[in-house]
This record gives sequence, structure tokens and C-alpha cells, in this order.
Amino acid sequence: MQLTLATWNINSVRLRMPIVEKFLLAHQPDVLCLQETKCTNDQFPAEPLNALGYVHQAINGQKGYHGVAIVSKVPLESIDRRDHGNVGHARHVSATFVAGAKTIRLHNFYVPAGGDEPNREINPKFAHKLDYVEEMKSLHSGAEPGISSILVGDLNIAPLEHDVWSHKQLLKIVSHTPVETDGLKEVIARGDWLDLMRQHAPEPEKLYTWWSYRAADWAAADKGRRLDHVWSSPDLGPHLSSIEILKDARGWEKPSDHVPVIARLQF
DNA sequence: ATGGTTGAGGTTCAA
Repeated sequence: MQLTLATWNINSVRLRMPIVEKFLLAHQPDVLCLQETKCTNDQFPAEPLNALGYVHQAINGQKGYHGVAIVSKVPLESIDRRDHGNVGHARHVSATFVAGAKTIRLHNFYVPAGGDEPNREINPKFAHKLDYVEEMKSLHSGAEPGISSILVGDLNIAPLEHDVWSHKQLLKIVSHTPVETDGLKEVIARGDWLDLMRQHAPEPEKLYTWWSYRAADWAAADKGRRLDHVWSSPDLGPHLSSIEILKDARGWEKPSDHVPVIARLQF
């Protein structure tokens, strides 16, 4: 069987439902993880997603900001929500599902952006981001015996040189500072998690999933960053058949500033 | 010199 999994920072799911529907009909993922839903759980568009076949839903929302959701055609079990640092932000939801002979826990994260100033002493939002990543580092892919893991989401960090349009020009820009990228690179280097996007498309290929709204012409400038990620436990590496970054979606009507990332796994 | 845009919700903050 093939499992198709997608992750997309949607920047308001209610406003974006027309392109969510367009995406789901065109690409038919089994599971879709959303970040920045920006609505409370009772405001979440559960019915339209039900009608599209995504009848299994694990949502963690709050008023106005943040918010994550997993919507799925395959049953979701053991739904969990974490609030790293106990700050009252809806930035994580996880659930388990079955794929072939595997049971998989899927974590969906929305890591704090961290503000503009990359200095934890004067910028509490950056301090929160670094603390958040520290807490993520203690989340191990083999935490539950007999259960594989997938971790997706908007991690708001572009860890590698070719995850940004200019490594040199972004070294002091939040999302690509060494103190942030070292954390993610350490997790990958120690082999606890696989970076499936880079397994499929190694450096030095440029990979971007986000282009700022502030560019006059995002496509012409092409000043992107890879802020969205798909990781898995090591045992799932051989099951990956493809990764697709849906760059076209950045040019859709009323787009999010992030595009969907689609992972296809064969079991 | 510290721009530029978008969204939610309420006249500003977060990204």
C-alpha cells in the first residue's frame, strides 16, 4: 500500500478552504497536517473536510493565533496535545495510525517564529523559540516501543546552507542563525530522526517551502527558505518513495506564504 | 534608512 502524507502551514484555514479543497482533490493525500489554522476548535471547518473524506480529525486550536490539525482518511488513535513551556499556545498535536505492518505516531508541530532579533537576552520570543527546540530535542523517534514515528510541520528553521536563498546573507536572520540551525542539525546527525526531504533531495539542491509575502514578485526574486520539514524514525527511511514540494501553490489565488510538502511512503 | 505584506480581531500583535 502507498501512504501519502502532506504538511502545509495554511495561515488561516477558514480563509484558505478554497485552496485546501483544490489541493485535496488534486493530490488526494491520505493524511494532511495543517499549521497556523488561526481558529478555535469550534470554528474549525470540520464539515467541509468530512465531506472530502477526511473524517478523522485531531485538532488543537486557539483564538486568532497558531493552531494545528491533522485530518485523515485513515483512522487516528491516541490523540495527544503538548504545550511546550506551558505558555498556552496550540502548537502541537499528535496521533497514531496504521500503515501496512507499521503503527506510526505522527507529530504535527508549529514552532514559534521567534521575532526579529536573534538574541535571547533582549527578545523573549527568540528565547521561547530556542527553549521550544530544546524541548523537541528530548522527543525521541523510538519513544514508544513498537511504534514508528513521523514528525512534520513548520519548524520555522532552515537548518542547511541550501535551505535558504543566501546562506551568508541570512546568518543573522532569525530562522537561519547558528544557534537555531545547530539544534536541528544535531538531532539529525545523531540519527534519532531522518530528514526525509534531504534523503530524497540531498544538498546542494536548493529546497524552499516558504516565500515571504513582502516580496514584490516572490517568483522572480525566489528568495525562499525551507521552514517546513518531514522527519521519520530510521526504520521508515527505506519506505520513502518520493517527496514533492508543491511550489505552484504559492501562486494560487489568496495563497499561504508556505506551500504543501507531500511525502509518499510504500508499505 | 529598517523597508515590504498578510491575517485576526479589534484600533495592534504576530508572523
